Amino acid sequence: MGVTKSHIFSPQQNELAQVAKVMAHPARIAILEYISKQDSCICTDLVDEIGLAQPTISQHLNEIKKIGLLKGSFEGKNLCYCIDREKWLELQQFFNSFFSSINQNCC
Amino acid sequence: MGVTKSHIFSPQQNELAQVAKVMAHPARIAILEYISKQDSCICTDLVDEIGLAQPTISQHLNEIKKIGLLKGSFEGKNLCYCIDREKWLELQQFFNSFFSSINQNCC
DNA sequence: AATTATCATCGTAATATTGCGATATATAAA
DNA sequence: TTTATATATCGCAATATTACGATGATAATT
Repeated sequence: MGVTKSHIFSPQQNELAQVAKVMAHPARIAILEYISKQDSCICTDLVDEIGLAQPTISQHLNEIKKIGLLKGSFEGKNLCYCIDREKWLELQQFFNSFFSSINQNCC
Repeated sequence: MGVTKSHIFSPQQNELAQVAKVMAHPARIAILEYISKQDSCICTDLVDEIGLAQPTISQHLNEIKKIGLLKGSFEGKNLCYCIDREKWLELQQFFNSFFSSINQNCC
């Protein structure tokens, strides 16, 4: 026990949950907000901006990267992380259509 | 360590993360979808529908309740859980305005 | 009052997440 | 090639989440 039973849910349900999980931490919300307001971004800015240790920021960035929300170069010095706008808009629609599917007749 | 440092983030960032956390499990997505498509709902339906044990469903419902997404009677037999449409629409807007705040000039 | 049905809570085991120090890696500069 | 800077990864400790059996509580039924 203790492990999510993903196999009993639909791919759509699992995917929405996975995206929500990435957004389920204020640091990652803050990171996304900060990057989306910049033309580009390097990790050191984030460490100063957010106030968490560099390895922690790096891990959070990796979680965001996993769902395809970041693009750019990821090696060496002065990395450039950017929001993948296509994916961003896709997720916006994903959430919106989920919230739009409510029954008007609910008590 | 191991605990989220909520105090270094804004109330808005924490609230969005908290709501996302509720959506960060496929069972809760499935529960929300199911309830929102019904006129009303009792927990036993959900146990059959979702395929998790009754205490587990009860716990998930409680997480959803915490952020105010459910209304109805919560005691005794044949409970009636319903989506709080006002809160639902509020959250839809919350997510939408988050996703709308991206910089068009990002690389 | 006893029974049944429905949902909540408790306790616990398994697993996941969060955070960071230490260290590794990679690039640029000297 | 050494040094400095920036980011990634490892390893670990603390905490949170997930799931469920056992049990408790509530309300309708018999």
